Amino acid sequence: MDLFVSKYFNKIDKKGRISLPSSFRNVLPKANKNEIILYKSIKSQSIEGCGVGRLKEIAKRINNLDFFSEDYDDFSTSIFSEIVTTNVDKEGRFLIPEEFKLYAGIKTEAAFFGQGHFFQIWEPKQGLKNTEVSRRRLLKEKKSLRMMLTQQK
Amino acid sequence: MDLFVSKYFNKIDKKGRISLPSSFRNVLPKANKNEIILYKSIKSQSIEGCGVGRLKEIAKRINNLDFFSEDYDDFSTSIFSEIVTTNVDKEGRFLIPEEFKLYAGIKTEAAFFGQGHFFQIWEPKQGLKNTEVSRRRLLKEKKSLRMMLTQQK
DNA sequence: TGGGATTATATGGGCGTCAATGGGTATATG
DNA sequence: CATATACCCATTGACGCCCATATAATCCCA
Repeated sequence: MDLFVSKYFNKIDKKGRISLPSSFRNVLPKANKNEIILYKSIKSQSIEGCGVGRLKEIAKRINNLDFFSEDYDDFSTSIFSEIVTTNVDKEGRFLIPEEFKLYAGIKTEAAFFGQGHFFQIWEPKQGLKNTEVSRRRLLKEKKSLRMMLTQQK
Repeated sequence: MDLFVSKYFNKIDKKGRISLPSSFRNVLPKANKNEIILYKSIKSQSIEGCGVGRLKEIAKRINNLDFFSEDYDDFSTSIFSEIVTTNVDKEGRFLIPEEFKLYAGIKTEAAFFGQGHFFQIWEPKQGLKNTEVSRRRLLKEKKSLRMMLTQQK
């Protein structure tokens, strides 16, 4: 499986370390197994993360913008300066920057939610509530969810 | 990681030295690990910096502008003639020219903002304000930041 | 197939190393 | 000779690496 799926609830220890779920670690390419990027989610009070490979994609895209334009600076600033890279230690743990923990309201425990090509880190209760809200919205607004899930190709 | 990412706030000591963030030092090619170039940003009250290797890339971009346009001369003059090279000492510190500090309003502390292939040095408060403004401008526009972040290759 | 044995994962903690910062002194440069 | 800059050494706190353990998952063989 090369996608981030399922959800996990892990603890933050005294040193601020938290385990990246094993199944998430396995999604990272062997070459960059010990480095991930984190950034504050734009749409919610959560942290999003993924392997460094995605960052290089983004860099390429930004690089194609007109270098002397305002857009270039806006994207470049909003993305590169807001992203942090974090090292995953041999035991699979990493540090969440203090600023990010504040943003997401995370204290001693965090919830990892697989999102396919990336994952989200939530304060556990808020994360569960968000799942609930998302699902309800989906069921109400899109009757097609059922179809999508049951349809065969 | 071979990109300048994240942001850092470092102090300038009595001798005028300031540490280039460790992760930025690692982006510089091993061959020219102790030399960086600095120039005044043409778009903001900040200083931009990068490894000497990037000079070629800057030259190329300027070259792509219409040779007979005013822009060409302006950019060419504004950037090339204003570039200074600075040595990074064994502890990873360097000196910011007085004129540049004045330009950016930097006194005792400076903020480093990763911009992918280069970085910016700001007076801390102004840097944060700039990030805020950039982000707000992006969120308002149709070209969404989200697309940039989540789009797949 | 049951159940002990091996492996993996999440978590805890010691300790050495490195990054950021401060300061003394030699060296250079005009 | 005066000022600026490079080199060297020191300090502190953060972080990475190593080792340890408990629980859970997997395996393997009788």
